[in-house]
Amino acid sequence: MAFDKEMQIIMKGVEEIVPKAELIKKLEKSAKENKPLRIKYGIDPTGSDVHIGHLVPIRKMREFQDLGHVGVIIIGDFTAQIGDPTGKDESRPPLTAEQVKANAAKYMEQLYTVLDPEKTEVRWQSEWFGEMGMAEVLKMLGKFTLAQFLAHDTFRKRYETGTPLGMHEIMYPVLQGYDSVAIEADVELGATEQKFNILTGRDMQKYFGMEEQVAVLSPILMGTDGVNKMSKSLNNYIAVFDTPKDKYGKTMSIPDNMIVNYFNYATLLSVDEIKEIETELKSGSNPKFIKQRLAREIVKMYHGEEVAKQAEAEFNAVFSQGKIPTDMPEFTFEEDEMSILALLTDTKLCASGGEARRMLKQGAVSIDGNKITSKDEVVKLDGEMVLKVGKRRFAKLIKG
RNA sequence: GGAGAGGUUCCCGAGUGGUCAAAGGGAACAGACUGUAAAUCUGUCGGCGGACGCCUUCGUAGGUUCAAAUCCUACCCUCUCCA
Repeated sequence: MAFDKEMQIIMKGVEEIVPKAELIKKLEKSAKENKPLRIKYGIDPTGSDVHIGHLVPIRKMREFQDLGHVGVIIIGDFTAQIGDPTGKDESRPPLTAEQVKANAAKYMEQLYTVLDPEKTEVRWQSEWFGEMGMAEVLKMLGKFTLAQFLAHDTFRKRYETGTPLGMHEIMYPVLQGYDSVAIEADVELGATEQKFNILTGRDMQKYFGMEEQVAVLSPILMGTDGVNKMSKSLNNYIAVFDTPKDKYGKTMSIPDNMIVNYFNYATLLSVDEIKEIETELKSGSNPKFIKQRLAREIVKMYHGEEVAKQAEAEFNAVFSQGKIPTDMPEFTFEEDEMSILALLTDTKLCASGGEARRMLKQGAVSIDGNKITSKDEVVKLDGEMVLKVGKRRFAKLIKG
């Protein structure tokens, strides 16, 4: 069969392609007419922090680009500016055009760590929705029924559990679907949870007499807790903007049974290499070392080999050998001596005096390796000293 | 428009006049154990002060009371059923 090689690349680390046969046809046609396919991926510019879970489909887009196709990033500025009229979610107030622009710029900066800018097209939703009239909107909506949407799990669940569900949220798949029409998408990328929305895009294209897009669905990357999907709100994510040290440390904190999963979806290793790792794991070698390799790979992708090695050395020093990290926040004090409570709160290592007292009682506090348990301890400041709370909170105290 | 249910500390959720900073669970944090983790066990989990105390908190704003998350009034919001 033709396009075996292409399909192999495309299918790597992909959960599902619907329908696969159409994709092959599109590849054939693209080659014959010498016309690149248009690969769509939509982002929501409500925030600007991209985590490595987002990058799973983005990496797929890069692979398409390397095969000569065009990546089209849709910025959902239209919906972001409308916001949530029910006001139930205070964390998502309507954004101003400026905010959306700023978010989008930051977002793209992060995506370009993976994407090829030469083959990336950035489109704004408002380009087409900004002009659209009510008549057109209604026509579009008439294509779908409520039952269709309630068949969708997330809608049904929210409906059944009595969680507020705004009309605009129900429209979301319709809007996203129209994006595919507007940019004439051949393929839409997304996580499996996007299946419904992406398939709605197919219906929409068909309705507009267009060739339907193919859905290429990536698996959902689990968060560092190993239980929930990676998401910002659960604080179980590894961000593109995280420091190398944090990326390394966060990777090391994932449960062992997630190691292979991460290799598959968060690194660039080949299928064969990952298979090797899998057998090595099964043979009973210490997962720690394999996880370290994973952490190294992840850091390497964003910061290069050198930095990855440094992050590893640092991690080993701090956690395995209990040494102090090379860099930490520094605080200069003029005083000759200070109470331990004041130091803990002034350095923000503890949020309140109460917390500071608790940490002391629990034996979590030390200065230069000497444990301090008394609330009344007065510390004589002299030269540089390292204040430590728990395993990972450090501050350098400097006598000014 | 009508009828009913409801809005509690990061989340879920108990609490219907004082014994409530508010049960229980989850998350989080600390300690032990480890491989850095997970699991497990122990502890902490609004703020200030050594406990006793004080301040802020139970949708919002007022009110009743010696005393309110709990009662009253108005308002805002959510859900369900009927139309």
